[in-house]
Amino acid sequence: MALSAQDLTALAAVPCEIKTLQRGQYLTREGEQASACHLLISGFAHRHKLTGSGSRQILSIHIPGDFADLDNFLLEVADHNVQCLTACDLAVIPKKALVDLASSNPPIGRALWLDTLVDSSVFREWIVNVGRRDARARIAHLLCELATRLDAASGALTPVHHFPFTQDHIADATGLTAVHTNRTLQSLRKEGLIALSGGKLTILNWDGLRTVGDFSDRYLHHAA
Amino acid sequence: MALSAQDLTALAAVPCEIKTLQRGQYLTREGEQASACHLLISGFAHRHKLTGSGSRQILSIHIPGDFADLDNFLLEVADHNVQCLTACDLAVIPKKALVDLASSNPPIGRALWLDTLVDSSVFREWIVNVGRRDARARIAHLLCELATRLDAASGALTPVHHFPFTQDHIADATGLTAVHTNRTLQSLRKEGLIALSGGKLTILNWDGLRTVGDFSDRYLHHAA
DNA sequence: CGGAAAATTGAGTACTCTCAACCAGCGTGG
DNA sequence: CCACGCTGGTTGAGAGTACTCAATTTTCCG
Repeated sequence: MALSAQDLTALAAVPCEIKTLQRGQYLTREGEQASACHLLISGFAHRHKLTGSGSRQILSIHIPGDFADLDNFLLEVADHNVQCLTACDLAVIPKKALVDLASSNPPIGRALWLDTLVDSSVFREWIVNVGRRDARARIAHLLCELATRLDAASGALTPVHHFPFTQDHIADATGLTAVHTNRTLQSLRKEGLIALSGGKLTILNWDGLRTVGDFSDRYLHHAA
Repeated sequence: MALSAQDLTALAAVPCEIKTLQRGQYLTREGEQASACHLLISGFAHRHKLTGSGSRQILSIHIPGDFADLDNFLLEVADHNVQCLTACDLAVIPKKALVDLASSNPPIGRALWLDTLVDSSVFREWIVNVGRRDARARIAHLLCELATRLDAASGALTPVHHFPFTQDHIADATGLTAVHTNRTLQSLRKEGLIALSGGKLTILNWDGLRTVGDFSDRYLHHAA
């Protein structure tokens, strides 16, 4: 979203603290009250919830440049966990500073709101993904989404991506078991759609993967 | 969220048109640009998406008092459909009027933003529901959510609810087939948890249903 | 009363899960 | 330097939940 130079200056003036967290550390825990929001500078994070029976569902994955928990901004009590997937550098912005900024500067307020609305759109697509696609399509769709977002963030279009996710992560993001995720990934590899190992994802056949995953990037609302 | 009397007056002054739509009519279609947002005065609506293979996933259900498509406010192109589930009376509010109001009156802007954030929280819970719960739990959870929201909207606590959903709707909201939904509903009835017929849902054993559905109302962010 | 929509039932199928074992890579420490 | 242990990935076999297809009954309305 286009902001004026003046707005950008105001944004840069927000008081924030830079913090580094290790893999596995939490930004937010379900049930707690957050006093700050976190902007990911480097590293990956994810949101998740645990069910009563103890299984985990990953709700979203965040890459550098994303706000990882902007909901905390207005919601009193966090309804989900936010956890670092790798070591992360974060800008920690006090809620109050954001509230003031959004009130005093409507364009920035709208930009922040828009960011949460795009998150919301991604949540909706994930409901479709786990609700109505089979295992192959779910995983293919997830990979397409991540590749598209990483490309958009970096400004480059490359088939190779840094990919620090375990098969457990993929399983919990797609509502599958780790075992079935493993088998499904093998089938995607066997068909020459992807290469995935050693923390690197290579998309060998973009059109093929997109077709398998029933992927369209409209829901990402990129070219606003 | 508490708004001052002054704010409420400003809200009431928003230019809007009252419209009635019939069951099955669309408020918004995926891919289209919306020029207005809709507040549900009476009737039920739902959001949904269709996959490439033609199956439908319902993303949320809206009851009187809800904004059915507040995302359209800032997003250019709709990423999902919004459809009436019953005949509906709606307040149609032009996007521009909302933008102006939100900019000129920060408390109202925050209230609207908060509304979209709560929607977002519900989407997250639905991801968990379709991703990590079995058929019984999914349906029980959905029924708990609807009952809780209907009670909150009406201010009453009753076990009996107007329930205009078909089993197809329940199936598409939970990521199941209609046949399996039918069998699962029968099992919930057989255990004395619910009674459901003729457009009426009665919750016979609230604690039991909540336990089966792994339901907690935190994600609804009701008692703000 | 007739017709359409919704709900129900049956039988067979298949996708995904569970449980359990095993392998590979890698950092740590003896 | 190599053994050890941990994490993450892979494989196998069997079970089960949910799906498909198709027919039938019930309910809802005009």
